[in-house]
Amino acid sequence: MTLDVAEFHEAVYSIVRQIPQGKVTTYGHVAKLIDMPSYSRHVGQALKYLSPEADPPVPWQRVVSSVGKISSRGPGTDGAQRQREALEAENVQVHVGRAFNEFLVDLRAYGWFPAPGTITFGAPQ
DNA sequence: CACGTGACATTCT
DNA sequence: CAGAATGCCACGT
Repeated sequence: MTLDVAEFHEAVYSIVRQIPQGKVTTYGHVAKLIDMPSYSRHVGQALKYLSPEADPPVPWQRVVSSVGKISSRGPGTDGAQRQREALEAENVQVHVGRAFNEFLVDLRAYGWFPAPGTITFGAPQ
C-alpha cells in the first residue's frame, strides 16, 4: 500500500479522531495502525502541520511519545503546557518529570493500543 | 546534491 | 532506570 503525503495526513487525522476521550496513544502506534511502522516521526509532522481550525477537530493532545512523555517542542513554546492542560481536562493524570517542563502520562493506565486492522481510517485498505 | 533536523522508536550500556 | 547509539524518512537549507 502506498500513501502519498496528503493521504498519510488524512489517515493520521482519521485515527487520532478515534482515540477515546481520556485515553492516549503513541506516535509509533499510530504509524503501525496505518501499516507504516517506521513513519513515527511523520505522524508528529502531520500533527504539527495540522491547522487548529480542522473540522472535525483532531484531539492531538492524545498522542504522546512511546515512553508516555509529552514532547516539549523546544523551550519557550507553550505547546507542552497546553497539551498537559488539555489532558488533565479529560481526567488524564499527568506527572511532572525532573525538568518542570517535562510531562509524563502513565501508558499502562491510559494507553489505547488497538491491534492494527481492527480499526479503519479514511484511506482505502 | 550533501547535510542537518525533527511533536520518534528500539536496542544496547 | 537513565543515556547513548542506531535506524528511520520527508523537508528545508
